Parts: sequence; C-alpha cells; structure tokens
Amino acid sequence: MKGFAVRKTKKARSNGRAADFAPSDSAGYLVRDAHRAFQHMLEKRIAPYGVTRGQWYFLRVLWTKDGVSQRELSESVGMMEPTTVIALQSMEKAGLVRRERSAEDKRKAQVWLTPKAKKLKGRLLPVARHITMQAREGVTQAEFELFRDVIRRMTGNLDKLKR
Amino acid sequence: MKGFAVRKTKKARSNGRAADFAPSDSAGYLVRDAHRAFQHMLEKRIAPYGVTRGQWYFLRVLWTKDGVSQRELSESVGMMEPTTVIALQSMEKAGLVRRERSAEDKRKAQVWLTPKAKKLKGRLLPVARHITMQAREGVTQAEFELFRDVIRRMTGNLDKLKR
DNA sequence: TCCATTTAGGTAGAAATCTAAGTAATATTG
DNA sequence: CAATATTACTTAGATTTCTACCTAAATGGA
Repeated sequence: MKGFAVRKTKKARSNGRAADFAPSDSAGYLVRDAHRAFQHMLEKRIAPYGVTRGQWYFLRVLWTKDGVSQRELSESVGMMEPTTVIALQSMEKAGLVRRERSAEDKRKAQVWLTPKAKKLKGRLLPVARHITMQAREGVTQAEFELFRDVIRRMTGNLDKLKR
Repeated sequence: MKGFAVRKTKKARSNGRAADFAPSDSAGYLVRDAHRAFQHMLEKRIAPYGVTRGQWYFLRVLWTKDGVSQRELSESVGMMEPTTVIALQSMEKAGLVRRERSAEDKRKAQVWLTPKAKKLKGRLLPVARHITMQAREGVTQAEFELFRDVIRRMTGNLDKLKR
C-alpha cells in the first residue's frame, strides 16, 4: 500500500450471469444476514446480565440438564470441544459454573451451574423469547412453519454433504 | 476445577415452560445452524483455491466493482471497517488485491483486484452457485421464495430495533 | 499383566468479527 | 486563517469459533 499510479479500470463488461446470482437473493447471504441480526440482538440484550453470547448457548443447555460432562455439553450445544473449554473457562471465571472431576472416571469433568446462573434462567429465557417474538412480528404461524421446514431441509442437505 | 465432592443433583423438576420454547424450533437456532452449514461448506470448497471465507465476501463485491475505497467496501460487504482492514491485509498478502492511496484525497485507499483475483471469478462463482443449488435440493421455487420473504422480514424486524 | 487403543479434556494457533480509541487528511466555520 | 469537526483508515484488544495436536485415564486384547 504505497503506489501512486492510478490504474484505469478495465471496463466492467457486464457478465450476464452475475445478475441471476445476486448475493442478496442467495440462500447463504440471507441466512448470514439473519444470523448476524439475531446474534447482535441477543448480545445486546444479555450483556446487561453479564452474559456473553458464547456463554449463552451453554447456559441454555445447562438450565435443562446440570452436571453433565464437557463432551456431552459440546454435543448438546453443537460446538467443538476446544470451544467448550474456552466457554466454560470464561463461565467459571464469571461465576456461572463450577467444574469437578468425576470420582468414578477421573478423565471426566462434571459441570454444575452456580446458584447465580440458575437464577438467571428466569431472567434470560424471557429475553430470548422476546427476541424470537420480535423477529416473527408480521409472520403468520403457517409462514413460519414453512420457513422452518425449508431452512431445516437446506441445513440437512448441506450437513449430508459433510460426510 | 479441583473439588472432588460429588454433588447430588437437585432433581431437574420439569419446568413446563421449557417445552414450548425448545431451541431447535426457535428462529435464532435454525438460522444459526443453517449459517454454520453454509459457512462450513463454503470454506471447504474455496480453500483449495487459497481463498478463505473472510476474503470471499470482499472478492465477491470487488468482482463487481473494482477500485473502491475501503469504506465503500465495508458498506457493500456489510462489515465494520476494522474487519475490512484485516481482510484486505490478508488479501494483499495473498496477492489478491493491491491498495493505493487516492491522489485527490490522500485519506482514501483504493482497492484493486490483481489479475490472479480476477481469474478466480470464473472458478469461484460456480462454486458458490453449486452450494446454493445443493442446499436448495428438494425445495421448490415457491417454497424458496416464501422462505426468502420470511427470512428477510425477520432480519428487517431485528435490524429496525437496532436504531 | 502389559501394551495398544479409545476416551475426555486441554493447549496452540489461526481466522473472523466486533467495539473503542487513535492518527492523518480534509472540510467547515467563527 | 486558525480552531474545530468530520472523514478514512488503522491499531488495540476482546470474543467466538475452528483444526490439529497433546496428555492423562480407562479399557481391552494377546
């Protein structure tokens, strides 16, 4: 980044094919935009409770089943294990969980919510519900169900290709 | 993470409200899963060309309009400027773009694709199209259009709340 | 029993993002 | 015109996530 000579544009000759594949219409871009909108809103709304988005997914699972191993958690949350390690470290530091080695199998760590984290459930689940409701405003139940059906099929199609 | 005393589970008394807000049914989770599936596939398919997902979005815009400023790029791509800086640095290192200070306004940097990057267009756009098509397999045009309509409305609903 | 394999968790390092704050160039305004 | 504000890019630092690899504990077969 130091040159000065300004290049003349090789006149963008319209490619013909570009038009029928506009990013804004493609499934991937639509999903990406929606994802960022959800993330952003979630982050904003849970930050006041001292919870980060990375912690959220784990809290969500732990509110349902406490005392699980990290591997089990990773699977439930759908994250790789190193991600879980990092999230749990931050959660431990934030006083949201405790970790203990299992007595029967010393490889295993059991993850327990602290009272503080348990109390947050009543506060935070409504926050999530509210975001969902706000997102769905003006969308009928039938429309939403079709959306859900389609996005699941698309996710499934892609996941199939991974194996 | 050092204790040993194994805690007795406070028996997970089913909460009643949890059921009607299962993560797997919520718009946010559906979108997150789909997003990851798309990302993963994209990454896998463009990696052989030496392009990372972070570079992809910028390439995509630059293939359309070359020689734009970084600010303009950030906006087109939908990323914050520091993200653009990092992406462009990596792209410059990878020989995909050149950056030049504008002669008229020395604050501005103009970003130009290298011949190498231009050549990639013909290779990579089909890759993206292919992913989209694979994702949409078994989804009718009508279904897809409704999906698109709904996800756009949801994204719009959330974006509105940001301001 | 002992060695190889599997399982659970962790570390290292890279990438993609963001927010907040800094610097340099240009524009505006009293 | 000088002080101030705005604009364009950059740096710093945090977070979230991944892949690849490492270590310790448990398990299982020869």
